[in-house]
Amino acid sequence: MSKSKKTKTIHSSQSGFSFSPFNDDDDDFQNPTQSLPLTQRKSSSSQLPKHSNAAINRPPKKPKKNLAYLGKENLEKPPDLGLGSGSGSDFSLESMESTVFRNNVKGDDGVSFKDDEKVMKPNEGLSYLSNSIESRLLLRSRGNCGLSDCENAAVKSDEGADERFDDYQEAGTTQLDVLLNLCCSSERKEIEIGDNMDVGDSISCPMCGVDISNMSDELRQVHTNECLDKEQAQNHVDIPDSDHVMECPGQVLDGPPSGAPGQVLDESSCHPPGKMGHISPVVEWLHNMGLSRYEEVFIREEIDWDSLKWLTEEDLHKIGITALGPRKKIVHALSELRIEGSAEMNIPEKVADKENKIITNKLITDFFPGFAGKVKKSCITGAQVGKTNSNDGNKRGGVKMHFSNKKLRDIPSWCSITGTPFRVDAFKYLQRDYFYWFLTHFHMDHYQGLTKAFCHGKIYCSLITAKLVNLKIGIPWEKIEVLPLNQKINIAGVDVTCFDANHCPGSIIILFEPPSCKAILHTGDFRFCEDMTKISSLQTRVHTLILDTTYCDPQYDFPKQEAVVQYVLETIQAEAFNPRTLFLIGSYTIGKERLFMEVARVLRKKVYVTAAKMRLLECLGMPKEDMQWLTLDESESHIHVVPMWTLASFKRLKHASNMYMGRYSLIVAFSPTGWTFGKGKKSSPGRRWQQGTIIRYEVPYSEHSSFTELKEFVKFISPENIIPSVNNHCPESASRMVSLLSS
DNA sequence: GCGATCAGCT
DNA sequence: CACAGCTGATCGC
Repeated sequence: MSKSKKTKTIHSSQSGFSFSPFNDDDDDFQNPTQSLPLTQRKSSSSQLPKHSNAAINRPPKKPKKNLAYLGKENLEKPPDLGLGSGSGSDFSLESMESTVFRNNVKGDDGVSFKDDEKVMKPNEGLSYLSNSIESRLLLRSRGNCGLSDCENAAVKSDEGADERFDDYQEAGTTQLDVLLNLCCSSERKEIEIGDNMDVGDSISCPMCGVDISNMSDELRQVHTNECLDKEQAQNHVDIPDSDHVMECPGQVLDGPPSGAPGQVLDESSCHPPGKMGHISPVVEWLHNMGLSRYEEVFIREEIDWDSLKWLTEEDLHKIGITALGPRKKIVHALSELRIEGSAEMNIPEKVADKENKIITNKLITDFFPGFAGKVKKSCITGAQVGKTNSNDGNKRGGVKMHFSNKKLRDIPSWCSITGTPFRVDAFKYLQRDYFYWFLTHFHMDHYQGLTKAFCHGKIYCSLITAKLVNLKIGIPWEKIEVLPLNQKINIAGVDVTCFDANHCPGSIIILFEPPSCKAILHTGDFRFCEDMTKISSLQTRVHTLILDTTYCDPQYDFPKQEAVVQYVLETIQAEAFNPRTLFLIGSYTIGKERLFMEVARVLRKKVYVTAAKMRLLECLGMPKEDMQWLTLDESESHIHVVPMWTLASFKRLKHASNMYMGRYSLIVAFSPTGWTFGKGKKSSPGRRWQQGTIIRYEVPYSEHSSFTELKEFVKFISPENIIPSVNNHCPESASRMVSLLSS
C-alpha cells in the first residue's frame, strides 16, 4: 500500500469539526473491549414513529461544513440573513429586495419582470422553496411594482439606465462604471432599434435563416456567431493564416456586441493602412487623446478597434500602461467610446438599398462582408471563421483580445446558451466579452474559476447562491444579480425563468427563451421531482435541454430521498438502544441538509453542527422550527454532522473515533451518496459495513436525478435536443445517453 | 504572508 | 467512476 504519502492530518481547525487529527497509524484503532454487539434490531422499523413520506418536508437547504473557511467572513454581510432583519448592512432582506426591485424597472438589458407572464404563483412552486426568502422577496417585489409601473419603467429605459447609473455610482467602482456604460449603451441601442423597427421588417440570420428581428444586435451577433461555429465544426476547416483575416477587418465574428465606427463591414470601408486596418483607428484614437506614446503598445498587442472597447483597466495595466493618469484617461475614453458606438448604430449608412431596413439589419449582415442577404459565405468561409475564433487571442502573451481561442474552443456546449450572450456555470472559461454569467448553485465544480477578482460582468443566481458567493468568495453585491424564482424576467432581451432544482440550497434550473429562438432549459444539477411537472412552461416550450446526466445509466436507479431518509431514521432508531453510540451524518458544503434535518425533526433529537456550519445554515433562512434542532454544544447531541470525506474510509473514521473514545463505544456513520448504488450493488436502501466498533452505512441519498427520474424528466420536457452537462462521458456515450433517455 | 491556481487524492 | 470537495505545492504580489 503506498499510503505513505497520504499521511495527512486533519486538524479540527481546518476541517471545522471537533475531531482531532488522525495519523496514519491505522494499525491500532480498536478497543476491543468496547466492541459492541451490533444488535439484531436493525430492522425493527416498528419502533419508529410512523410518518409518511409526505411528512418529510423539505427544509431549506443549508450550506455545509468547512467552517475554517469562515475565517474570512469579514466580507460584506452579516451572517444573519434572517428575514426582515436589516442588520444595518446592505445584506438585509430590504436591500436584497431593492436589488431585485431595481432590476424590475429596467428595460432591455436590465432585468424586468413580466407580471403578465407569471409562470407560477410564488408559493405554488416546490415545497423546498415555499418558505424561502426568494418567495417572500418575490411577493413583496410584486407588491411594490405593479404591472403598469413595471411596464412604464421598462419603456423608459433611459431613465432606468440613469437610475442604475446612480446606483452604481454609489458603489464607486471603476470596473462597475465600465460595465455600467456597457449597459447604458446597450439599452439605448435597443430602444432606438425598437423605435425604428417596422413591424414588417424581418431580419434573418445569414447562416440559418431564423428570424432574428426581435433580437438586440448583441443577440444577433451571438446567434450568428454560433451558427458560424456550428458550420465550422461541421466543415472541420483549417485555420488560415492571419493575413486572411486582415483582409476583412470588420469581420469580427466573435467580437463584442456593440458596433463601432471602426467596425467596418466591407472592404470599401476598411481603414486605409492596409493590413494594419485593425490598428490604425486605434492609433488615431490614441493620437487624438494625446497618448500617441502608447501606440506601440497597442500595436504590439494587436488591439483592434473592436477589441479596444472591451479593454479593462486591468488589461491596460497588463499590457504596460502602468501610469495611472493615462490609464484612467483611456478607461474613461473607452467608456465614452462604447456609448458613442451604440449611438452610431443608429446611422443607417449601409442600408440605403433597403430604405426601411434598420441598422439592426446592418449589424448582422455587416459582420459578413460579401454577404448580401442570403447565406453566402463568400468572405466568411469556415476557414475564416475558424481563424477569427481561434487565432486571435492565442498567440501572444499579452492581453487576449476577443476570446482566448483556446478557451473558446474548450468551452463545453453545456455552459453556453445558444442565441444569447449568456454563460452558465462557466467561470472556468471566463471571457471578457461576455457579460452575463449564470451560476446554478454553489458547488465548487460549478463556480470553479470564480474569484473575488471577478470583473467580467454580472453574476446571475438565486438569492441563496448569491449570499454564498458573497460570503465565501467575496464577490461584492454590485456584481451579483439575484434571480427570482418561478417568475419570468427579461435579461438582455432574453426571457429568463428560474425554478428550484431540488439539488442543494439555492440551486436552480433556468429556462432561457431568446426572442425568435427556441427555448433552452438548463438544469444545472437537479433532482427531478413531481413538483416540476407543475411547471407548464417547461412542458411546452423547451427545444434544447441541457441536462444533468450525472447518473444517466440504468444502474443508477436509487430510491427517492424520502425512502432513504426513512431508512436512516429506522437505522438510527435500531442502533440507538446503546446510549454510548455516536451517529455521524456526512454532508457537503451545501447539500444533504434534508437528511440530517429530517433525522432531527422526526426523532426529535438535536443535531450537532460546528459553529461555522451553523452560521451557514442560518444564512439560508431556515425556519426557526428547524433551527431549534441544531446545537453547537457537542455534548448535547450524539448525532453529529460531519464533512463527507470524514466518512470516506474506515481509516478516517477510526481516527475520528479516537476523539470520542471515552464517551462513545460505537460509531455509526452515514455516507449519503448516489454512487453507492452502482453496478453490482443491491437495490437495498443502504449498505452496511463494520470494522470493530465502527459501522458505516452507505446510503443512496442523492441530490441528482436517478436514471429513472431522468427518463421521466426527459419525457416530460420532450425536448428536440439534449446536451449532457456531465463531462465524465465520452462523446459517443452522449448519443447513447440520449437514446437511453428517450427509449 | 496571502490569495489564486493546479495537481493529486478520495 | 466521481458526488464535491480537501490538501499541498507553486507562483505572483
